[in-house]
Amino acid sequence: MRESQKEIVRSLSLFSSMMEENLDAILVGSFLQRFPASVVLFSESDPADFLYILINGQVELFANANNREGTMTLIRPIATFVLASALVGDAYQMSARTLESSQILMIPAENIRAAMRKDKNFAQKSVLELAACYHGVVRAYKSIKLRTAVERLANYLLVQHRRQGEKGVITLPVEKRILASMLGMRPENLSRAFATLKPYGVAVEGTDVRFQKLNDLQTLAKPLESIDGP
Amino acid sequence: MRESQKEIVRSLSLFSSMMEENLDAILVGSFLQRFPASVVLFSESDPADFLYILINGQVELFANANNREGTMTLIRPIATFVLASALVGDAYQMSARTLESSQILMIPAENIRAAMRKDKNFAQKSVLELAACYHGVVRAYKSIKLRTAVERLANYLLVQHRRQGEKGVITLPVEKRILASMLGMRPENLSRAFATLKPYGVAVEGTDVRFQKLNDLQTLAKPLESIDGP
DNA sequence: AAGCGTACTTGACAATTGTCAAGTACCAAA
DNA sequence: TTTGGTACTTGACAATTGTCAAGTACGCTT
Repeated sequence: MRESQKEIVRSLSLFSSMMEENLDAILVGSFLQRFPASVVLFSESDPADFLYILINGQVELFANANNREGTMTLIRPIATFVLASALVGDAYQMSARTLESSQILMIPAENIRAAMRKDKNFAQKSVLELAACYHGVVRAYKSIKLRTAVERLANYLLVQHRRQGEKGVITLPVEKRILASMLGMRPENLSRAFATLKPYGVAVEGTDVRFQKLNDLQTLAKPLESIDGP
Repeated sequence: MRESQKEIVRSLSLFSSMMEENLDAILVGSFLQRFPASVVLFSESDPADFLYILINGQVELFANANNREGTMTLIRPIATFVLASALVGDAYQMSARTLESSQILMIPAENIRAAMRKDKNFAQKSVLELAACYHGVVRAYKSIKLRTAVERLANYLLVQHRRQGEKGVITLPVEKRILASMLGMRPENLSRAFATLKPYGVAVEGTDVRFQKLNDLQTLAKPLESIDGP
């Protein structure tokens, strides 16, 4: 484990205030690996042997049932994923695949559990991190239960617009087929949803989306802090 | 706080191994209250001042958006709810109302946060409890994203059948309009979904549901351990 | 026991979303 | 630059789900 990698891990709030020796202990047996795009890292119901940290690239967490597949969430650097499964020590709840070539740090889940037992501060940080994860899924769950496909797209666009600096234009961070799956619809439906938003000033140009009537879009989207954040 | 109430709290795994003095400290300022049916306990975005423990009765956690309302989950005794919000100390993510007359223990959230800071064991238990909550929402999220309404109902019925002892008949634990909302559909649609399941041996008699062709129902439902449990 | 309110059911219809098929656009490798 | 594969879009249609309206059933109060 190189020093620069340790610094990256430390940049995550989960590990930020961990004592040096405990962090070293966690990283024993960890390894950094580069995966090409479209590689399945693990499948749901596999035993959760590792906590993952995405250093760069992009990862999709997805699930299958009844010959259907759906994107649960996207992971962007730098972030951990499958923390809950690693902490509990049972099976993964979702499958994961790289969407691009990605560098990923894999930490033995047993190290994480040992740290939780030994390091009071880490246990507290884990509580906060898990609560944040929980919050995130609840938001996604509300969104799909209470909004139509067009509303979900409109709110997604507004969130991206805020995240990308309110420039009146955004670049979609993923392929539209993945975005469709994330928003709980088919690619064909996403195309139509974009068409529906055209009268609200939404202009799609490849992976860029331009906003010409933000007020109208917001009126349609009716964003809520409890779902879309502050 | 009466001794018998303390025993009830101790029966929850979250508090089971807590030292007596810490448990006493948590219960300072707590109070047990009986609410009639259909009372809103709190609304989403209210500051999370309490951790709730349902002693008896039944509670619905729900959310609103765009003039729509949806049941997120049901709480049955004895169980805590809104642990994540209480631990983090921000706003509730969902609203709560009683479905029946219910006895509820309310513990100041600040006590919970203090315990997490002071009591290493409690922090660990909180991690496990939060992970379980997370797991639960992920399951619900998968279910609504990957299954049709009929499939969700079929799997719900099979889960209830298992929980109620595989007797070939179950009693629905909630009104059908609540069940419909929980499964992400309208009451009219739930009626039709039950009708769709009739050829699969599902006979509805008021709040009872009888199963005459369990194999056929299972073939339709295609239950998955990762969604419906073991 | 009667009456009332609410839940539930059913039918007809509308809106939304999914499926299939065909064609276009785009990127990457040869 | 050409070529091939994949993503994307569009149209026509099917399936699912939601809405509205009416009627039935059920439980609770009087």
